[in-house]
Amino acid sequence: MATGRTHRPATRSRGIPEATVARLPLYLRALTALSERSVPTVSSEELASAAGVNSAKLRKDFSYLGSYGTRGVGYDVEYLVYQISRELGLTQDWPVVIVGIGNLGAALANYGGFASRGFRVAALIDADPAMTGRPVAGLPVRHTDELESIIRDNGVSIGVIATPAGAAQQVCDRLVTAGVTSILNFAPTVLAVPDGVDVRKVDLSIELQILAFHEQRKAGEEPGQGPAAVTAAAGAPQAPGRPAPGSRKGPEGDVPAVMPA
Amino acid sequence: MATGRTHRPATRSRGIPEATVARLPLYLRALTALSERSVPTVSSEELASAAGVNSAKLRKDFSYLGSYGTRGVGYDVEYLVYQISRELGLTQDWPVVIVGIGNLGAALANYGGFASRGFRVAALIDADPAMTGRPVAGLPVRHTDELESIIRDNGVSIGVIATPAGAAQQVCDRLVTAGVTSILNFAPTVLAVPDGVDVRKVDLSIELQILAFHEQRKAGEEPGQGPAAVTAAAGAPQAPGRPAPGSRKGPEGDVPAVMPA
DNA sequence: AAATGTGAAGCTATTCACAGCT
DNA sequence: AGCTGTGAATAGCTTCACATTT
Repeated sequence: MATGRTHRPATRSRGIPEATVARLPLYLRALTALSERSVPTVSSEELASAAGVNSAKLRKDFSYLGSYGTRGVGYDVEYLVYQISRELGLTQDWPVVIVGIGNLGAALANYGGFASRGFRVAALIDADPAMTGRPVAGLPVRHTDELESIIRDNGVSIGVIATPAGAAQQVCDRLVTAGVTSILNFAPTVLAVPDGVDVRKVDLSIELQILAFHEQRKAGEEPGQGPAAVTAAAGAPQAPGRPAPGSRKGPEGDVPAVMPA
Repeated sequence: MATGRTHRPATRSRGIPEATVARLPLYLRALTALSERSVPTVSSEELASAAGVNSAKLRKDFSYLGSYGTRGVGYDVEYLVYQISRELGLTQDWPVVIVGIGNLGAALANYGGFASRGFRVAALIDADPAMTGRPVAGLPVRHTDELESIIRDNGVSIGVIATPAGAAQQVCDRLVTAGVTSILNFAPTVLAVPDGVDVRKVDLSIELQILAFHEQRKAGEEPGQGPAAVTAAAGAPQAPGRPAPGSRKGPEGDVPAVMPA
């Protein structure tokens, strides 16, 4: 999750299930840590535990890549690092632009994990002329006017959108027109893109809401921490033209009998 | 997705599938926009399109909540906003702490979408004494020493971790011990938590790697933008004790015959 | 006429459990 | 003896298509 895909249905690309692809980076991170500690081989059990999945899933995942393990022994760490990197396309250099250099954009630009694995921040772009030229994370911010030329000159195919929601679709359109075919969207909007363009979104608010849902369930069972104050924002609106209560099939306490204050 | 769940298998909570829960915030956002434009009712087709899903899925999702629509008409916008908000637990007030006030933590603290929907930033916490007391997003940063008392005094059950990877597990342990049962993790680490604690993670690096995977596929088909330069970081390591090539079952070009420069 | 709600079908993903290799 | 790789079984999710309701 935080994750969620938008375009491109969960279909297999060359036989590797989407769910597996989404876990490969996790395995890669765990393997890289092992590699740094000079661990030569690892079993599916150990690696799975380091990646936070179960070992059957891991073995199944790896089986889509090929038979890269040794029965009775395990997997060669360095070898697997290379195979997964190659499969993910990380042996190539991916120039990336970040559009929208506010708090979040700046945080992303400064994020170290960017540079490490094949990704390179080619440019930071912002619409505010006051930002233009200001250095952020060692790069001068460039104005939106230059967006198209930056994309073309650097052969950028991945764009990161960290603008306010209102600007996101417009920025997206320009990125796509200029040749970007993969977009990572941090703005809380659904982006419309043509076929062949991938969008993934990262949305803080959605993640929190999902946590709140589960948190609410727990509150009923355990006598632990509840929410601090139950200050409902507004009472239930009366749906117009609705017949007598009882026709609604909601699983429990539909509309509170008394509006919360 | 950017998003991924960690603990808690994809099991249903009170009959609502996890996949549906993950989409409710999306519907809610679209509905809120309609509400602000004073649109009274909406069809599954219209709402689905605004939320970026198909209408059959939306109707199925809503069917788990109950029968909240009117055949021949559609859904009452205000009524649905209320029902989904209630289902997600957003009619309650959820105090949240953010731990790790670096670039990202500050960006999160400043993010408006936080306050809007039932979430309230109760405190910003950082381990650096130099940060203590400094105002960020209108709140004074507090020192990690106070973590436990802040959690308890405010009845916080949701924690956001935006620390460096190395500190994340330790912060997580302290949060959980103090009573936090839901964690949103921005650090690139797999967190170990006891049963009953939910973790969701947001990981820029993973999202980019998933995009790179699909991008790599496209490069083969269309003659569009390829990656700028193919500078492989390292050649394929030689797995020790491996027999002659041909035994490996990797689907294609296993190990490059010549190491890339 | 229009649009919901939902069984049934189809598809994807996970888990089991064990044959097969080292 | 140990551990991988994988068919088979199970669970979960999406899509279809249409009866049902307004």
